[in-house]
Amino acid sequence: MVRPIKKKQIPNLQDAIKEAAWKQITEFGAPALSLRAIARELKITAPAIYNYFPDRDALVTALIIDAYTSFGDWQIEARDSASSDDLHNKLEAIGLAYRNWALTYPQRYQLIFGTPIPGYTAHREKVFPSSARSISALFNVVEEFYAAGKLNIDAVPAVSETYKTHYERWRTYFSEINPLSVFVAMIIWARVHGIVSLEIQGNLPSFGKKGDALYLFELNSISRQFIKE
Amino acid sequence: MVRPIKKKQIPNLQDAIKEAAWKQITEFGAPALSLRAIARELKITAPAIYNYFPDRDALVTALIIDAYTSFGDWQIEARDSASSDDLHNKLEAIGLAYRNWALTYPQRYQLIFGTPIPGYTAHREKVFPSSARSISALFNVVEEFYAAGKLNIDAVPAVSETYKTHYERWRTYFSEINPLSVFVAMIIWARVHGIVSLEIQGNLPSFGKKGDALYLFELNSISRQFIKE
DNA sequence: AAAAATAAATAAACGCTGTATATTTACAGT
DNA sequence: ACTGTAAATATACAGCGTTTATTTATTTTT
Repeated sequence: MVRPIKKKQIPNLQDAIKEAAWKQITEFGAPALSLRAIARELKITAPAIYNYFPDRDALVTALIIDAYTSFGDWQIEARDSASSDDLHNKLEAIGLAYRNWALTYPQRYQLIFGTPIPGYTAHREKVFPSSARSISALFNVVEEFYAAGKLNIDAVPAVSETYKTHYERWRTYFSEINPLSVFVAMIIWARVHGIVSLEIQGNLPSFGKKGDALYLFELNSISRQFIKE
Repeated sequence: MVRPIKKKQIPNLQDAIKEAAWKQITEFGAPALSLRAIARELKITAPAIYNYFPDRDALVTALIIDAYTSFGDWQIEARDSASSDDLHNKLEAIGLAYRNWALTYPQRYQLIFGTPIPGYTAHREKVFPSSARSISALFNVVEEFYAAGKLNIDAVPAVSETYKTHYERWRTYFSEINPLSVFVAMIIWARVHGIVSLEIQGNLPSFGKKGDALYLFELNSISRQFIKE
């Protein structure tokens, strides 16, 4: 057999490859990802994959983009589910969604925020849009607080030059956003990320989805420190 | 040639293997670590390594323990360098040491807090002592604040049961420590870790060792929130 | 409808990896 | 000097990502 007839082929092989990849990652962890194993599962040969992805890194990049998109969906859904005039509620919803997504899809989380694939080197330019979109929900809400004059920026320092060039890239993906809002949003992001990444990696005890005292405390701390009244 | 005579052998081959491994990790990144490449560098054959490490994971575990030890050295040195009655100074020194170590040895940092080695599965029991030691400096200082009645624990919630069993393991490595101190220390740790891990992974702009506005702001936030007067 | 072009798959092979097994030999203890 | 042990090599295996050449199903052109 050299090439199966169309009826026996898998339609949308590109998607099938990604699905098989996710299945492997979920089951055996990201580092176990193997093109040959994917091929075995789909009953094709390994080089056939190269018709759809130029190399393994391209496949991983596609997976990372999918993960960011999934993450962004949760973030944006959290932002939009809360009524638009209750900013506090929105901020908390986004915070909770961050951890819930990470606990629901720990492998996707690791794929994004860890570096669990053997020789993979990130293709930042390709990933950037989905990445920027996923953080946009948080940035938007912080900016809304700022616009409403409710953002406490008394102690927030001026933005340095290197920093400015970095966030300029982001600005094209969000509506207009104030440098001070960026600073606060990044602090929030870092705090939330700090707990969740320690928790996912097993350095913190897992409280489960409901027993999240430490996390809730931090969300509360964020509100008290950065939101007026 | 089957076995070189002793004069031509490398003394302390075990250490030489680890050194070569670190050299590779520093140069090409952790995922590129290869037993065969180490063997080539040391001009021995790959199976010879198995006389010193039962498998590759054992070598990685040894490297992780070394990394934790190095990290712990910096932490403890920071704790002890500040005069013992200036607790604020001690806390800040530990915080700065955390980031400085990470920026000095990004590969070691990734080895500990990322999961960058292909199929490596952590040997937690073996790593635990060096890991616990490295965090002990922070825990100690927080506990000192508590003992001096200067720890602000008003808003800190009661410790849950799952949490208690976890920190009981740590207690054997520190002197007596209060549950509330543990909670605060973990918050501090998570905050510091959040920024540094984003920074190391390139998700935050690198400010360099001096331009660390965001980090200094967080250290300041920690002091204001948790330290009285 | 036949022929040519294209695209998608296989087959085979290369060099790399970690690791197991058997073999050799330098060295230590008696 | 002999023997036993420990540390190295030699060889081999299976798996990996990837490259090249080949085959063939499908599409396009004549």
